[in-house]
Amino acid sequence: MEKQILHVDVNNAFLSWTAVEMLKNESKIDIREIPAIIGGDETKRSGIVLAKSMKAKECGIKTAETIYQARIKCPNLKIFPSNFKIYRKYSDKLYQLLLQYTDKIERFSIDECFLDMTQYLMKDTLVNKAREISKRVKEELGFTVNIGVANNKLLAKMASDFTKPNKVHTLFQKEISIKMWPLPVSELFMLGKKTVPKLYNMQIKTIGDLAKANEKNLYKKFGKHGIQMWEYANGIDNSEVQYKKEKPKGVGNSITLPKNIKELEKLEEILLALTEQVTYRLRKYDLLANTVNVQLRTKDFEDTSHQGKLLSATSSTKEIYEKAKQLLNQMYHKPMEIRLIGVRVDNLAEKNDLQLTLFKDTNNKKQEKLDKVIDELKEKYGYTKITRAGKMNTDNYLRLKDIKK
DNA sequence: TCTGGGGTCCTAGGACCC
DNA sequence: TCTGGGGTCCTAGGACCC
Repeated sequence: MEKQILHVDVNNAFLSWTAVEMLKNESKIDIREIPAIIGGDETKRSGIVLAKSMKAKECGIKTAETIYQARIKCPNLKIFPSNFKIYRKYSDKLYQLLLQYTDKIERFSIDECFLDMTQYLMKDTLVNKAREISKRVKEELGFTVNIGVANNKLLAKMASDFTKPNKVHTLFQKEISIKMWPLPVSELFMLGKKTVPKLYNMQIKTIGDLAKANEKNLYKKFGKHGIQMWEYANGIDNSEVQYKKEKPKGVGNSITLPKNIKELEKLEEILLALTEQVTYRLRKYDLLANTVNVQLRTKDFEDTSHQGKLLSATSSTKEIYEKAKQLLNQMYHKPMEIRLIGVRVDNLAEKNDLQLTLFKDTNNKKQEKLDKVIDELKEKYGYTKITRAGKMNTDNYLRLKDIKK
């Protein structure tokens, strides 16, 4: 049976949500109507554009470029900070509204959902449902969405990306050649800035060119990815809407440092704070990690990472930090100047599946209790306030709080 | 005061085993 | 005197997404 899929995409999500929140708080201006962006913090060296208004877009401002660049393009640009708590709130409101149409919803990101609407078999009904959702979101929540209507996820996603804002677009099989094939190949989902120039060299410039290209040649040149891009260009995608809550496959935490750091000891302190966050989240999921990965970025934007397996799956801050520290020490050599440091855990296992629990010694149990107590304190007083004493003095502690804010 | 932070998936190459 | 080859596991790095 043919699937009926909607892809709901919030227009300029972070900026729209900020606008709605500001209006709720008696703001006189709607930042969607002026050249405005949501940006990172330049003083913390994370000054990139996270979202832009239509007027900012008209100036040529692009998402993920530097605020510095954006300001050159648009001198009267207004810049607002990001606030993920607010984004989460509006994302949840949207989800609750969508649940009234189907419970088969995949939250693809904070501002995008796929809906499996296969119960509405008539195409007209499906499009009408999309229009109804669009109208209700605008009226009841105060922001607009684009909705793509199609028979698979890929085409629904491509459709929602057509003209914006506040639009419903269909992309059924018959429409592919007219609506999708004339687009530049860079518009195709999963084709990024490394692949597109290679396709250009092969005279593949539109999605249509790619659709008609030789599949075997693409496989030779790009491997599996080549097959996938050919299928996508032809509108082929058999993936299901993943509406069941899936646990993460990895958990990470990284930070661009306000200043480059040379001293290993300081890096270790930051690594501990990052590890605290990662293991805390890991424990909330009731998951255990089997591998630990530490990432460094130098002042010249050279990235390196090291990973290693743990002796047994764990969520213990101490055990994971010791592994992370060991990896950091393997990678670090003088005279390194570090811009970013990160830690992540992978190869996660369900805590309940763990047979090794039986063999845990008392020391581990003690450690587990300590983690639990700290988690509870964090929940009570906010996580930045509680941190392991370790070898941190007050100064360092304050600085860490600062960084993480 | 130019370049975030959270993810997923894939690939190539080395180690090791039979 | 010769250097096969399949399979698995592991790691580093890269590409892509929002």
